[in-house]
Amino acid sequence: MSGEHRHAEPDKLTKNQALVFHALEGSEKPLGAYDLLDALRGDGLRSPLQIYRALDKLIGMGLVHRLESLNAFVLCIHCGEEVRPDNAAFTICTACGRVTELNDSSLARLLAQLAEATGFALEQSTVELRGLCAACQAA
Amino acid sequence: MSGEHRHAEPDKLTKNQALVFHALEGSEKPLGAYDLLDALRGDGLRSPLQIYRALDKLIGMGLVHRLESLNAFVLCIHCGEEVRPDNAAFTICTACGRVTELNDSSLARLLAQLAEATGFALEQSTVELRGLCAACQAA
DNA sequence: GAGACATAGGTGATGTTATTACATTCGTCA
DNA sequence: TGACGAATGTAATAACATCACCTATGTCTC
Repeated sequence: MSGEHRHAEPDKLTKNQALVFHALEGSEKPLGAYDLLDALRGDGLRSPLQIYRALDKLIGMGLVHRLESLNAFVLCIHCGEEVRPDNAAFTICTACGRVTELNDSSLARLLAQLAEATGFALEQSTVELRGLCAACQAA
Repeated sequence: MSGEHRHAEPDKLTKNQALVFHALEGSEKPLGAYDLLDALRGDGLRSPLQIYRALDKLIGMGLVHRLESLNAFVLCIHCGEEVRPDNAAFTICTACGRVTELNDSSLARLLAQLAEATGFALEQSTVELRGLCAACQAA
């Protein structure tokens, strides 16, 4: 798989990118593109495309992850760091909706190995685990 | 994570389920719900809901998998077997669109372990690997 | 067979997510 | 200043998915 994301600080974001970034930052749960749009109408954003463009850039910088199974987006937990790993996996609680990012190097290795075994050139992986978080099992 | 899918033979499918099943069977690549609808209009299917309902059942039986990152569907490679594993992972070639199902028990174990380590009760996992298949790397 | 129940199907409308096309503005650098 | 690439603004539309409501079919029991 490819390397890590380097040196794309939250500083030098454009206006729209910063708006989307901070909206995600303020949310416990993943947000959909249209959730973000609704949240940012007061800041002058009017069209889905504005959101999607900002998200694309943020994802490209490794600051945001897309959750394929939710069609939603979360901040990378490493977004304040210089170098961000690109091997994220996620747990998604089907009860409370909270998402946790895991970065496990043995998982990354195993996926790389599985791909290699079939001659597949791995570029990107999506790992999303559904179930109940500890808190929701207790409840 | 949960067990396997048992004894849901392609025999006892309803008419719509069988139509969708055979349409997927005849396709090299994953098909979207609306692809299926277009393919099956000649057989009397007219609405997306008919497709989605059939897909839901087929997925429930373990005969079909949904690819979250493509919003598309493929047959399970074990669909002719008595017992189907529920630990599928997929490679998705970004060049030719072909999808390959992998069933690796060490991956399943590792995911279970990762989940357990954080107290997460794993119910279902989505693993989708993007890159180039062997054929497309050669080309 | 009649009644009750569960599962499946048919249809139209609607909701949600994502992209296309095209024009404009901004930032940087020669 | 002028040129270029990146970012933005806007409307329209495409692609994916579900809701609400009603009808049909199969099965089990009496």
